[in-house]
Amino acid sequence: MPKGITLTPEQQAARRSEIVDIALRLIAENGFQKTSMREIADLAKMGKSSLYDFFKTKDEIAVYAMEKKFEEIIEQVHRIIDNEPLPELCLRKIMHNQLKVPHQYRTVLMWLHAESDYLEEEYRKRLKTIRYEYHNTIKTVIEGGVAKGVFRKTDSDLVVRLLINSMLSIVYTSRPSASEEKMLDETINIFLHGIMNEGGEKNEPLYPVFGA
Amino acid sequence: MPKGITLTPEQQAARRSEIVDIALRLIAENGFQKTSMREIADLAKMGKSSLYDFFKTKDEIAVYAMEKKFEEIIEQVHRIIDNEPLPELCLRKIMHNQLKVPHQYRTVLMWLHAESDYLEEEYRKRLKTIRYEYHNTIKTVIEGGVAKGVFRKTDSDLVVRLLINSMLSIVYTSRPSASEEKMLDETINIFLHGIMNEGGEKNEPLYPVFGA
DNA sequence: CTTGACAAGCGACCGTTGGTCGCTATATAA
DNA sequence: TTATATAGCGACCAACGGTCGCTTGTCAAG
Repeated sequence: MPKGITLTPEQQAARRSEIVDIALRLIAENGFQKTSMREIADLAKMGKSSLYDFFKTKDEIAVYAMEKKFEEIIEQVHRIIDNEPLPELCLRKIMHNQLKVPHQYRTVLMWLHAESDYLEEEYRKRLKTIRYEYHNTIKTVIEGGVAKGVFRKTDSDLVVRLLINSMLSIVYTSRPSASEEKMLDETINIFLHGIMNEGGEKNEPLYPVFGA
Repeated sequence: MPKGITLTPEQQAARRSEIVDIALRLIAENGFQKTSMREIADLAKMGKSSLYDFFKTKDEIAVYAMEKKFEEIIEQVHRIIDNEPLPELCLRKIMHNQLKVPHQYRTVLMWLHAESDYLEEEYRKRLKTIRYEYHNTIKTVIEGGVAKGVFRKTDSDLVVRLLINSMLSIVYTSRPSASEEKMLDETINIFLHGIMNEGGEKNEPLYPVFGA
C-alpha cells in the first residue's frame, strides 16, 4: 500500500486476512511461541510496528483467526441442521464438516485451547462467545435427538464437549491408526453405540457411513 | 543448602521436586508462558542461574514433571489391571485413577499436549516414550476385552486416544455440567454403550458405578 | 593447621522477544 | 497551496530464557 492513502474497510480486512494466512503458516510450522511478530511482519512485507496497526497483540492474531473460522463453521453447521432431520446422521455430518478445517488452523486451535484461561480478558471473552455458540448449536442436535427418543437421556453438554474434543484426538496425533475419515467414522460409531459387544456374539464392525 | 557442601543424589532429587512443585503452582496460576524462570528461582530462594543447575531449560521442568507423574500413574494402572479382570470395570478404574492427578498438573499437561510437536528433540522423545507407555498399557485392556468378546472389534489405538483425551474435556472445562466424577462416569457409559436409545423406549439412564 | 581441589551458588551479561512511540511521507479536501 | 489525516517505520524499552566465569565455602590430603 502506498503511504498517503486511506484504506477502505475492505482493504483493511483483506490485509488482515493476508496477515492471518502468513501467521497461521508460520505457527503451524514452528509453533506459536517460536513464531515472532518480526517474522510475520517480514513475510507480510511490512515493518513490525505496522503489523501492530492491524492486530493489537500477537494473541489477537490467533483469536481473530479462530473467530473468523468458527463463524464460518457455525454457519455451515446451521445449514447442515436445517437439511438433516436424523440426529445421528446430522452429528456425523457436523463432525465431518469440522474435519475439513485446514491443517494450518490446528496448531493455533490447540494452542488457544491450552492457553485460553490465561489470555487477556477481552480475548477470553471473544473465544468464550464463539465457542459457546458452536457448542450450543451442536447441543440442539443432541437435545433434539433426546426429545425424539433417538438418543437416551444423557448430559448433553458433556456429550458435546466430548465430541468436539475428540476431533483433536483424531486430527492432532503423531500416531494415526487410520485415515482421518475412518477414525472419525469409528469415533462417531463409538459415541452412538459404544464399544460393548451388546448384540451377543456377532461382533461385527458397525457400519461406516462416509468412510471408504 | 550451604555453599561448600556436595549434594547427595537424594538431596538433588529433593531439590528438583521442590522446584517442580513451585513451578507447577505458578504455572497453574498464570500459565506456562507467563511464568518466568526468575519467578520460580525467587520462590525457590535461589538465583536464576542456580535454577539452571537443576533443569537445563524451562521446558524441561514441564517435561520432568509430566514424566514423574506418569511413571507413578502407569505403576498404579498396572496394579489396577492385575486386580480387575472385567475389562469394562478395569477401564472405569483406570480413568478414575487418572482423575486423581492433582489440579496443579493440569495446565502443564495441557500445555505439553499443545506444544509437544515443537519442543526440542530430546524432550519430544521423552514425552513420546512415557505417553506411549501409558497408551499401550491401557490398550492391553481394550484388546483383552475384544479378545474375550466383551468389546466389539474396534480401533483400539483410537479408543485409547479418545479415552485419554476425554479426560481433558472433563477436567479442563470452564463450564462443567456436573461433578468431575459424575461426568467421568457418564463419559465411560458413553464409551461403553453409546448415546443411542437402542433398548427401545425405556430411555433409562445407564448405571453409574462410582458416582454419587 | 594449611592448602588445594571441587562444587554450590550467583551477578552480570547476551540476543531476542512482544510491544510502544513519535516521526516521515504522501494522498486527498479545502 | 495549504492543512489534515493516515499508512508505515526506525529506534527504543522492559522482560524473557539462557550462559559464563567468578566467589564462597567444605572437606580431604599433606
